[in-house]
Amino acid sequence: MKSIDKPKQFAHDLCEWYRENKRDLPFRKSRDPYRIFLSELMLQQTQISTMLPYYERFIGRFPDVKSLADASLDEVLKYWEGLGYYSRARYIHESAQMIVREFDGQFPRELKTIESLKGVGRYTARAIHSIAYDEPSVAVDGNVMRVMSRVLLFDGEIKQTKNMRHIESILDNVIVHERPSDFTQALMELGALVCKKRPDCEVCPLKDKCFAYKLDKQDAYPVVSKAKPKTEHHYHVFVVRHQNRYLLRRRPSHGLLANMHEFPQYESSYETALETLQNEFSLSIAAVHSLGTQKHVFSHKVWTMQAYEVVLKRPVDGLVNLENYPNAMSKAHHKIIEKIKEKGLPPWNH
DNA sequence: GATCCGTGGAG
DNA sequence: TCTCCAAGGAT
Repeated sequence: MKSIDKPKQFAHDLCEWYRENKRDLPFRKSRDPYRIFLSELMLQQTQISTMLPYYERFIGRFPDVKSLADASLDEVLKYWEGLGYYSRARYIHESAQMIVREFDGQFPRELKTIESLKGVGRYTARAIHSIAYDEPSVAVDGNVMRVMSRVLLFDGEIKQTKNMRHIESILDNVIVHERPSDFTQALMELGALVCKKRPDCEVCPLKDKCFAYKLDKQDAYPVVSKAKPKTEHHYHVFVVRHQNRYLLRRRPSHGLLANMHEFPQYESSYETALETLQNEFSLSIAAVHSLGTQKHVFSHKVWTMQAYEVVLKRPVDGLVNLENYPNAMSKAHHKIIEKIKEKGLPPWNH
């Protein structure tokens, strides 16, 4: 592994490139720590292009800590619907309430206090600390690890905590030569725009300092461990309806898709599943029709869902309209709704 | 430290 | 179609 010869030069070249090439992004318009916080939570394991429309809508409805703290979790989740990793929505909601309750609505300024917020780990705390307050805290994410593993020919697996700490400690002596807010964003912006999986080395401001470029070994870096195979799950999903109203339930508050709403589904055999459904909701079933099969892939598992329309003889409590449904549902079950529309079930039976 | 936790896009 | 990945954190 190599080292950075001239830290001051390195920081300067990097940040000059950033100032000239940075994208005009909505969360770069202000230094409001709340907005930086929200953008960082939304950007965890998420690309900017995916997150942008969510950010704009979210800020429109929850422009400050107080408005977010006062909202219901279900409404916050609705604004997060489709973005994934839904525990993040719960965390920002909890954090907003914590800030109102414990810090008089004032976003914390000390690094340790920022990291005590829900959903905020070492990276996010340091990103907020440097970007919003211009404090020299190095924030190491996947971009930074990709860039630095190439620059330094670093052979460690970039997702390992000890390796991220190592890169962080190296950059501690570099960030002090620049405006920390620029430095943190510059490293990530370079990773996003130039030092990508397939890097555009010819336009890189660090190419004369990058050992991977000098030795033409960009493709060997970063070192990443192979992903483990996804587990497969088979569900029977029941689209229970009476006329144009449907039966939905809320998922548990922990685990996969926590607090999201869904059609009842069971991993057991069809017969057992239907019986469980009937008992759980005290249903009087008039007819059952197949709606076909739908697949959905998560980061770590695959669902195969066999969907059925279950027509009730008489309504039960809690049936809802699917149009303008106010609670959040997963992408998997939005695919079920699409099947309902395709089949022309009410209220789409024209 | 290993595992769990979503989704959409690139190649 | 399939694999990999994209500004990680909690448990």
